[in-house]
Amino acid sequence: MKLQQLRYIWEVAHHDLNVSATAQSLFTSQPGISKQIRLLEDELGIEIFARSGKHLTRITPAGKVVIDLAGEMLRTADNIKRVAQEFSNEKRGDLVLATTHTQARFILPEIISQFMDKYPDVTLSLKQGTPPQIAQMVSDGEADLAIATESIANYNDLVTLPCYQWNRCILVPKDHPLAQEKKITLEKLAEYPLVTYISGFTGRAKVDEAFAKAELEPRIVFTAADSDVIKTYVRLGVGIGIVAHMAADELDQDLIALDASHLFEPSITRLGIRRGTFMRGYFYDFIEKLAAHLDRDTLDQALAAGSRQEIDQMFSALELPKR
Amino acid sequence: MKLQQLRYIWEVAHHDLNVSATAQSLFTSQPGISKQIRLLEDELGIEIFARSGKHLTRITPAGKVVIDLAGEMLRTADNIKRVAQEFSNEKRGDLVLATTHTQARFILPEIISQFMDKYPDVTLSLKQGTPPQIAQMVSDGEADLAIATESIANYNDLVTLPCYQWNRCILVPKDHPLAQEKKITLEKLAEYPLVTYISGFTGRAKVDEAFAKAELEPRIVFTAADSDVIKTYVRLGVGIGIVAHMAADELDQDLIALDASHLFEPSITRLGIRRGTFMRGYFYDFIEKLAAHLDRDTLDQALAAGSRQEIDQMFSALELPKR
DNA sequence: CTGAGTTACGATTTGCGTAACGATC
DNA sequence: GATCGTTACGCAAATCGTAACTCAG
Repeated sequence: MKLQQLRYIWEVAHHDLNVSATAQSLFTSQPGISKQIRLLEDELGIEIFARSGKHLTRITPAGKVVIDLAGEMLRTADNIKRVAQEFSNEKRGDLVLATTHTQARFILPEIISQFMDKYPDVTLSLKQGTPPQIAQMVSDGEADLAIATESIANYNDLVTLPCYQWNRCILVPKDHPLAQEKKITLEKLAEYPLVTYISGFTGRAKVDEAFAKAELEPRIVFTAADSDVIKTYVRLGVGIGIVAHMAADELDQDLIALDASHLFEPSITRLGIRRGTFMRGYFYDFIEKLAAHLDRDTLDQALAAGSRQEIDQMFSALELPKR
Repeated sequence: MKLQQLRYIWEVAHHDLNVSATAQSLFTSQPGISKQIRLLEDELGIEIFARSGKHLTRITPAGKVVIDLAGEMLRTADNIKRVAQEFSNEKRGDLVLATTHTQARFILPEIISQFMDKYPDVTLSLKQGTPPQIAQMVSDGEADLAIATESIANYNDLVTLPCYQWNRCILVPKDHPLAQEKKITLEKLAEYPLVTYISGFTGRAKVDEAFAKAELEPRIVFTAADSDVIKTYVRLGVGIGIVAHMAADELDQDLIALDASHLFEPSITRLGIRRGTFMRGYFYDFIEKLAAHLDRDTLDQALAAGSRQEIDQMFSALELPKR
């Protein structure tokens, strides 16, 4: 059993059982992978992949378990590399963030810029995706930290920690009748065509909840994953926008932002870390910049905790910062 | 990074940093190991072992962490092999027990004999040691199951489960005055020279406790790890024996066994399993023969549990079988 | 016929063992 | 001076890439 064979089966399993595509992504030859998989299967005495003729069609039950364990080993191997790098040069390394557009665009720039000043030798990369994709990336070890607002809490190999809370504002063109309103209500909003996030993104669920609770049926005429796109369509006059508050702090001279935090429940942005990840020193530093209450001790405690309950309890008394 | 390199550093660390001895135990050449370790250190960019001239003197802090992670990977590799074997032939494989003399001699024979009848193709091996050694073996993955009475509960990577309770009896020569006593008391016992287990073995602690509680100071003139040795010295007239009840059920025509369960707290024999061990089907079978209440579901539940409290709670209401 | 995996084969690299060397206790 | 690790060297095996082959849709 070679580490590389384990890498091959894991990668093939994560490339739709397509060996050629896997070979490309690993910059190696397809027959090499094919052969090593065969050798591993022979050594273990089981089939990991079921084949119909010459195509890999599915993963066998035994293969499923073996691939999961192989993934565990590969992530531990990554941890070894990180430990080594931490001891050889604590200022040099990589940090891979997985996050959504809203965080990447409105929250992270400031934090990342500070971080890069302090750690010029850390290669920082940003992977963007939907919240479930983000959670998957961190769970698979393809990213180190997940930062997102929704539905990254359902992976039980991730520890998720609350970072900050935020609410929404309403974006209207300057000359829109709502721009004169003293206090917006949900009823008022429901009268106009709306533009907001697609579901599963940036706290969209809380928006739907609020309307449902008030027994209103808003006309959502356009949705996007991305605050910038939403703004564009608001400018076009397609409808009025409901966006995260932090998305409106830029100079939008032709748009007016009206606070809407009295209309919706606040959303909480969370940080996700895979259990058992070796934490580089600068990981702690980055996280503390993101959310000051997540200092090193608190993080270590949370990462050591067994259950979600324990973690939730740690932060139950805490008033999260508002963004 | 190769799996074999990780095996080498782990083994060297567990052979007192003696590379030659490690090479012997792995049936390979000493320069081979030496070179691979160097290659790994070069690749990782750290020293794993500190050297004074050409001797390995100690493990560096980075090395400590790396070796621990390497151990994790090696055990996961073992799990993969076990999974494969389970799927390819559920009746064939290995089972390594780590236990003490008392269990091996008086409890396990019956169980093992039944087990071997049912699983003739499982290679069973028995490793004997002191309770801490036993715990270490299972913790290191050198044995699958630990069976012992004392102090295997302090390793937090082991799950320990109560199997059965037992108490002691007094062994005296046929013609000894105590042989006529209706009911033995601690005071009576304290009048005679005693022969029993060395501390740390087979519930010796409970014996000491009972005397201490009664404020008696027994004269323990001889101790052994092993009931058979104790019996021999009782026969010699060195003193009277206090042994586990199950050690006295054989035909000892020249000795008389007097029940002593009213004098001492019962001891509990426990099973220890490393967390994250892949359990072969026959593991469950063996364990159920050892302690009927530890069926597959109960075991899975206990192995999944996070804390010792949870496990203790699972068995708090249970009346353990007596041996 | 195209897209995919397997087989065949040769070049390079890697791993291992023996033997000689160097250092430590 | 005995023990132990490192260096040097050569053989054997494994790995990888190219090219030719073959099977499924």
